[in-house]
Amino acid sequence: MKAQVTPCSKDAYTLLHNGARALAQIEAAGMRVDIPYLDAAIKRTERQVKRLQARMERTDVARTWRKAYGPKTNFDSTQQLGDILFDWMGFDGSEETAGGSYKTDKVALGKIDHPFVRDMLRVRQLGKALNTNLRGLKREVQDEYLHPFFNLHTTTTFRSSSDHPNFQNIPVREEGIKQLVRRAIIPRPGRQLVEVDYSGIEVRIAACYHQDPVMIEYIRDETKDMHRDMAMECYMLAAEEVTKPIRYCGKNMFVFPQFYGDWYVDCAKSLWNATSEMGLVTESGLALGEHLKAKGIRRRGACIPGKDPVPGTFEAHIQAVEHRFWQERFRVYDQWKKDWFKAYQRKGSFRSKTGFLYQGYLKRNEVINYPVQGSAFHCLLWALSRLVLRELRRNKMKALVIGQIHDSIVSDVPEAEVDDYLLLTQEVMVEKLMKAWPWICVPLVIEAEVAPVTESWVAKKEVRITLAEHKAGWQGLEPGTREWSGYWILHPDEQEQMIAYTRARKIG
DNA sequence: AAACAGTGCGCG
DNA sequence: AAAGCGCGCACTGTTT
Repeated sequence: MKAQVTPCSKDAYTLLHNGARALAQIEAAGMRVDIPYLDAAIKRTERQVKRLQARMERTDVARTWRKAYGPKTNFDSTQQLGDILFDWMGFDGSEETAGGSYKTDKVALGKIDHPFVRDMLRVRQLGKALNTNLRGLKREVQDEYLHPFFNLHTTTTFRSSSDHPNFQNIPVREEGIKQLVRRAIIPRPGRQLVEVDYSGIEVRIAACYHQDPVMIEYIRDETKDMHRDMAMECYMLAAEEVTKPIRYCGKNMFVFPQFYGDWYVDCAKSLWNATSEMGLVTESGLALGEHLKAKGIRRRGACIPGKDPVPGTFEAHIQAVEHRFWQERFRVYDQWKKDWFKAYQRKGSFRSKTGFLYQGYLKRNEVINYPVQGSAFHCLLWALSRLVLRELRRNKMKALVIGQIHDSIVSDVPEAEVDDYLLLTQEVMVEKLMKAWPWICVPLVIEAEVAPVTESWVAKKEVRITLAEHKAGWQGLEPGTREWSGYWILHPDEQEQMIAYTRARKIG
């Protein structure tokens, strides 16, 4: 059964009411689409897919497939694919889906070394971009503008959702696919696309619930790095040996899964898998597999639920890392999870910091995660509403908010307004929100990206919203002259100049 | 023809 | 004792 969530306080009601008003304005504004580019991209991708499919056709897998299925042959059928690969051709297919079929997802196919399978994965990736993203844009665009819906009434956690098309799952992680799709989203003439996001908002909001002092210190002290620290532990590395991809794995294959309620068996699998799949190499150039061998770990371990891991395996190591993570490092967080779930079991409901009542039959992990996910989004919703309904209008600005992605705000801003707009986001998303909601007991931080004038969403580059003294010191100006706050904007070229300046001063 | 479950995959 | 949270969308294959 699904959880029932109701705004049960006046504040919660007002938040949703104003949120709906703001999102309606955002939907009405819409975002501009580069139609000529979109048409060309669709044609180009169609050709690419066809070429790959023709190449797949010339392999033994395709021939076997056609022999087995005749005219019913369909390369998009996962059922047929599993049958051909694992029953007909004898590839090793140990993994099963929930429904008891062969698993044929990216991870399962990644273990099969065959040209047909490699091409199929590429066709899937391109096909997703083509059929879902590019054709989705094409289908929904009206007179050069796209108006995705943003809903507040569809989710169990009281986050938002987006559809027709979904603006919240446009590719960004794979560079090529990101370029292909995001290139189609452009600003109005003479304007710039701006995206401002909360950094680590769920971690920060979770801290407001559990108040673990170790976590709060990680958040407050900017020189500390939790994801790097956990990557060090998982892969038994010194801090200097942690590369960006290794840190990425620590973050996305251990820390976040652990926060969401995952356990060491699955963490061990993905962390171990990543060493070869991603070709992880330490900062001094040693393959991670070799490094672990030198540390005495040669095997992954069986990773079978219910079976204790064999000592000396990677699985046993990650089990120990998990134990330290919750029993030593984040003891208070661990205790909060237990207490919070117990209280839910007693009452059958719980109330979020933002005034929403969650009730119904919930699993432990849902009880832990819902309030955090919901309240984190509500921070964005509050700031978004304030910005759209009040601040932009009050300051007679022409900047338009055009979308929202859970923890980020996307806008289409006239060139002349960009700096003021960015200062305003700092003011609203950080200063005003923290004043409005005193339960936020850790600092909030935002990060901003700006694309050059009239250039598309792919061209966005990070800008820094920095304390005025920093820039004033660099430019030899008096700080505190700006209208909004003690902040100033550093664009990419200025960042380089400032770094050069600081370096020159240090040498001098 | 429409509805539904299952699978896979894009995002936070 | 259980064992990753939340979405939307495309597609296959079955049921209504």
